[in-house]
Amino acid sequence: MNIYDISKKAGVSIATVSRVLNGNSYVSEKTRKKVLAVIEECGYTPNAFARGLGLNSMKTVGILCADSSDPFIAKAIYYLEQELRQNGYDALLCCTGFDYLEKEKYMNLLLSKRTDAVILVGSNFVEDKDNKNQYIRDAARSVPIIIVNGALNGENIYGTLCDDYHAVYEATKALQASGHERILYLYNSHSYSGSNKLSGYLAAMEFDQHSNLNKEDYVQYFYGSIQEIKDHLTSLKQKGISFDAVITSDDSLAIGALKYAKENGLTVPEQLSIIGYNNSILSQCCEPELTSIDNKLEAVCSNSIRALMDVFRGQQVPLRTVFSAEIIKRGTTRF
Amino acid sequence: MNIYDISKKAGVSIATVSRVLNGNSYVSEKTRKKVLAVIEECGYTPNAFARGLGLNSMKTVGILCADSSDPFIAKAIYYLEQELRQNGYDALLCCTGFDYLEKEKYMNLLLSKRTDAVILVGSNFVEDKDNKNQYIRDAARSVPIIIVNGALNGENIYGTLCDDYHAVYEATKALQASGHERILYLYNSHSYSGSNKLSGYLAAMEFDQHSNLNKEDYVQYFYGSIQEIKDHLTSLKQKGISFDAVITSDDSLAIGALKYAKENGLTVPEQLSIIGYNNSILSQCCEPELTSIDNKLEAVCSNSIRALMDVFRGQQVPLRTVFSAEIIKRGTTRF
DNA sequence: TTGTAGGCGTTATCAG
DNA sequence: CTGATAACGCCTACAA
Repeated sequence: MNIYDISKKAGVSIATVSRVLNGNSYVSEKTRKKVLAVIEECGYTPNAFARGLGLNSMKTVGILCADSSDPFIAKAIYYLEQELRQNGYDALLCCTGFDYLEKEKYMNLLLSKRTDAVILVGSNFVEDKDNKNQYIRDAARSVPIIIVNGALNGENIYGTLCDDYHAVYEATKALQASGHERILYLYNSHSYSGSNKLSGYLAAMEFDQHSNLNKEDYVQYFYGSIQEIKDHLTSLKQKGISFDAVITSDDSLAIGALKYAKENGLTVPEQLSIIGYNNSILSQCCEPELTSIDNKLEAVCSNSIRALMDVFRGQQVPLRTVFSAEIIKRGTTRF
Repeated sequence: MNIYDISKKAGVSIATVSRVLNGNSYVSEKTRKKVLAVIEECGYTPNAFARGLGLNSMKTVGILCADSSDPFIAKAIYYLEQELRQNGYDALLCCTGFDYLEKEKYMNLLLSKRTDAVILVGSNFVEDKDNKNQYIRDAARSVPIIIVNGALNGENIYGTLCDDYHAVYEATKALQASGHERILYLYNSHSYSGSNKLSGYLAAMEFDQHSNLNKEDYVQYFYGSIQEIKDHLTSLKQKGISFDAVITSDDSLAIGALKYAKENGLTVPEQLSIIGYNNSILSQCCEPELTSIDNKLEAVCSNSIRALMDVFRGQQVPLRTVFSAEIIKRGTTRF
């Protein structure tokens, strides 16, 4: 059942059927009704491939992420999909894992599928070493690239993100103001936002200035399961590194810290304060509930799609949009 | 840059280029190399739309779910996407929400995009009232329908799921064996698996037989946030409904029960046992960690895709595959 | 307001 | 082994 069949049954040309379908050109009310009746009767749906071939677009946007089951990423994907669909676009999902070469491979795969744009979710797509970002710039020459929660300089690359630096800076300062000195920073990603967060922490701690603390001790990179995070902190304690607060780059790390406190008989927040990041559902599952930094994911996603649609319309769009984060105070801190 | 350009540069016909591209028919090693060289040199990628039009497939599978940010669903989507991609298929994601009419609408949208199959994630796609499932059967006439964690009778509809009935039955029995009598069942979905779980509970409880318990009191449907779940349980307690254990149809409900215990000064598992469902990350975030029923999501997803690929190959595929669940014992029970 | 015809870029079927 | 050529189904000038 194609447009020819419909045109025959309705006694008009395929051009007229096409016009009715797309509602652009003028068609007399009478023929429009007849055509619609036939379409309805036959249950006809235009062939999306043929349309795609002609228009060189299937109104589809690729979403690239490392791991769509991570609660934060999952939430982002949900928001993005909703917004895209509201604008008549489909979402093609692609999980790359964390390997840089895989990311590049999947980016090319999406491009070969001729998506109208590619959205990178998570700042871990922007690598520290800039030559590893070249494939993104290359891709940007064929379609607009949207980065959710990150940014990268380059033409046709649009980033929306939170001011992570400032958020962590403020959080650290708030801990200090409430009497903490030995604040540990725990993170699991060398990404764009990862290094911003770290910088915020370092700026607030001023290790160089005075501090009797050893920077290397208090800046802890660790990637692993909740269990392993707990064990890692325990091993730090055993090494003699003492801390009265932990700031993390992700809620799951903070959960690990909470488990560490439980296991070592430390009361939270009295003996150990903990701050998570992302304000994900995890922050409400534990006891006490996590104080967490909310990086305004919904606003970021919504802005990302709005920007993309503006790009499609050929409007002027800022290459970078920054929201400010908010500290959501719950039970693991006492400020 | 299309196949004609390549054929010209290589001094062959487009048919030959196509053959090289698809590696099916025989091409002399010499011309193959020449063509490949030109393709490489030009960075040529075949147009997916044109190919889709010709083959009537873009090797894309639609994934329909209510809410992709739910941890359980998110995990499922992750597994599905991985498996699909390994088989050379893309995943088109579509979040419908819980309204039945929306589900139908999005199903049709996917069909109009000519996906090669549609995967329904979550048994909440199978409605109690069977006439509401008609749209799924209709869809199954054009593409194979795969149901993850659910099942529906009908041609070309393939379901993979866990034996939820048995899992809950066993869990309830285990609670009884460890001295519990007043076991509350808390659920939030009138879905296919939802009613199976409930049946398992009811069978184990045998309210009709003897029981001095009022079935209406102990079967609690409640949909809401963790906070609201907690409050709901508190209100039950205030109404005089007493319980020494809670089995839930979802980990988030179990988290709510745990919060209820904390708020009301009940020790877990001594004074209140709790069993969750799905064995999601949430079950490891709380303290004590949740005993939860693992419904073998990875196996279910993996089997679903294997089945789908078999369907594509025209092989005989069972309409329904049932795995058995496993109780993962953690800190909220004492058996 | 409507119809005709060419083009979109492949794949596949035939001849050679 | 290779080359013409006809689909595939739609959109869109251009003509009428």
